[in-house]
Amino acid sequence: MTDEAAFQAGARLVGRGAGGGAQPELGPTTPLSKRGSDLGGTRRALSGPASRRDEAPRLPLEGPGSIAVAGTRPATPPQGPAVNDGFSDLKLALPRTPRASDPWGAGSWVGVAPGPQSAHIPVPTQRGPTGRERLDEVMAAAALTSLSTSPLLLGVPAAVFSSEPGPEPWQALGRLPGSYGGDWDLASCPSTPSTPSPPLPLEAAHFLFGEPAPRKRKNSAQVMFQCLWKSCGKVLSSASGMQRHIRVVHLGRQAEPEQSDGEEDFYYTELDIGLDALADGLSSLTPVSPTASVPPAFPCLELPEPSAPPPLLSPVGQVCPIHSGRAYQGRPDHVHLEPQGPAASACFPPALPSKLSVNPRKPRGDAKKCRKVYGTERRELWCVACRWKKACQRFLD
DNA sequence: AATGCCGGGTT
DNA sequence: AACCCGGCATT
Repeated sequence: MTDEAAFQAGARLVGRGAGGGAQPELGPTTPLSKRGSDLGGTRRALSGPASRRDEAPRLPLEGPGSIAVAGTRPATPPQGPAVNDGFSDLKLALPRTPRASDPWGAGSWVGVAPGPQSAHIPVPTQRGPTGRERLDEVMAAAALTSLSTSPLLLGVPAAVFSSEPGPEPWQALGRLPGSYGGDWDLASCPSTPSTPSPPLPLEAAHFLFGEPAPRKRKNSAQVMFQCLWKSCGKVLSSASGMQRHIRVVHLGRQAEPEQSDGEEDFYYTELDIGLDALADGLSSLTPVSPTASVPPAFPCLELPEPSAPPPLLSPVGQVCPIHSGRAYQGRPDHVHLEPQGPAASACFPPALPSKLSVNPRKPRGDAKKCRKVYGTERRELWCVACRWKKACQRFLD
């Protein structure tokens, strides 16, 4: 018995005869390929997004002006009058000279982070004077380089991760580069959460910028500081203590902050011991969980060679090992954000979970695919992608 | 070995 | 563009 016959038998068993029983959908003489097309017809729509997934790298075309967050912000009035007033005041107060070369158009940045450059990069106030100067230099360099590189990296995430009220950040993330076109159904997009949950840990976002986690404004939530040094994860309650810890234990320097060049700031992050932590329990205090909360969407979070001794890397200018292959389609397709310049320092944090590294080939999902579900005997029931040995479009991961 | 699917070839 | 498959990575 040939596969042909098996297919037909299988198809009949499945009982798909809605279209007039007199003419079986699968004639004995129908060539295999023809049948495939017919059967696939009802699911053809599936291949639309499929092909779209292949076009991840066209993100930059989305242009800063057309990105949902930046583009809609002026049209959507801020929700709270206080916020609105705040913006108005700031805009008026700022000696902002319009520059024709402003790559992001008028004021898209003002809306995101009003104020002069330093407003983008909160600096802990408790830092020593020398360290602060040094860090400012580093930050300024990073920010400047960022401005000159990717609007993608800066414009969108800055808006997305902004803590101000406005469009829901995760909604905006759904329109992030890499989330295909605007008509793409979010529910079917495996890379975007369908439920409104914060998309990324804030710290992770800052890795994109090569910044240390900025000292978040804290109202009532308690703040802890966690050492990011590889396999350390020490948590202290004060930034200065953490800086000292890193200086002494990891950097092998003097305990005096005068000796500091601010480098310690790159080795710790802030933990929000607030409501979230109550829910998460102590697990949030352990070194970052590689699997759960962090989607594999980060470009270039490759770690330095694990076997290497703790490197004293310069936060700026660290060249990131970017694989130069094509952008692999599928979930992590913002993988190809191709960070340059300061974003390269995204490689910098010393103790990131290695799972964050972007594999050249995406890990196989655990969803059962057509082959598994229907078996090779009923290949005609597979989605077209599976039949063509492409990434399954029916059972998305 | 089975499975999933990338990359590329053919029609 | 649709279709197919070699070959590789992963399980």
